Amino acid sequence: MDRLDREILRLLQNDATLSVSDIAEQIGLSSTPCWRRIQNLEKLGIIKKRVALLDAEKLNLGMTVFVQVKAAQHDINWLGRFAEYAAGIEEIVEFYRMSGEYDYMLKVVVADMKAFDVFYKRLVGGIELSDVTSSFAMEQIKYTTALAI
Amino acid sequence: MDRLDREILRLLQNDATLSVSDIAEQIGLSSTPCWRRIQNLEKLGIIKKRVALLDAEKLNLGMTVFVQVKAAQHDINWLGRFAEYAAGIEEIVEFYRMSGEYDYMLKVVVADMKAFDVFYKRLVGGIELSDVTSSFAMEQIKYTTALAI
DNA sequence: GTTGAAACGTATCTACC
DNA sequence: GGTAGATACGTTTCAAC
Repeated sequence: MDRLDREILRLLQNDATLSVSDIAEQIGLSSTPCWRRIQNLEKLGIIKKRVALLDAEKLNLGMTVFVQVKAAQHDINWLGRFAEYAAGIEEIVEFYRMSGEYDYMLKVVVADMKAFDVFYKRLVGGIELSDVTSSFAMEQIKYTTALAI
Repeated sequence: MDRLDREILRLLQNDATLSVSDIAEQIGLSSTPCWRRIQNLEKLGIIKKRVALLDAEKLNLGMTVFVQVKAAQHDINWLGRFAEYAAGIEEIVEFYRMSGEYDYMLKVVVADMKAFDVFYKRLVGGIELSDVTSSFAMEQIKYTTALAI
């Protein structure tokens, strides 16, 4: 993981459609060694996947909600069931175990308040939670998948 | 935006390396119309971009923090300056204006607590904030960029 | 207007230095 | 890390339905 690898990652996490020769040119290398570096970064799992990012607004998924929950039981089995349950719910796009007052933070993307209500009922109906609080995003000011490397 | 378009989006937001003919085959279409649909989805901005997703852990960026802040002033200029300021800080990967007690929610990705402290000082030093509270993620249980279409 | 097929140019990947 | 070449792919054009 030298400087050139980092430059490759920086380019690819902003635009995965760049051709190997484009990248090679930008970092000052010929195609093949550049291609080999990219292959290696993929083999190491540093590049996890390449995905298309969609416009949530245009797909009528303009509502983002942060849902904080407290565990009903503080045992590992409960977490396992919750994790498995959440993995299957497409509206939950991010899910973290947290320190502090609330045990879990979910980021949920839905169409509108009505859709959120459907999701909410499904969430609380599917697993026992002791406390749930929802914070609604009114505006997305920044969203990036690019890490500071 | 019919069923086939949605299927294309569903495939591409999970794997943007799929070739047009792969996608065409999976949705039961020939290459050319499939290619045209993809072009159109890009032209409409529904497909915003294609990016590489990196492994944060492997890049030593294992710490995710949700930072909630209250505005120092509730005027549009202050928000504009804050938005511009945050856009330039790579550690801030998501940024929302919120309803509720706190006005803004930031998602911050850093290496460790020391790096977070550096970020924190930069944040509070760069712009006037009236209240800041940080919640630390101990474990990422789910993360996806794929929307529920 | 929508599809399939064929042709061209370019990117990817292998073999070798 | 670099060079040359085979292969596969995306892209465009054209003809058929």
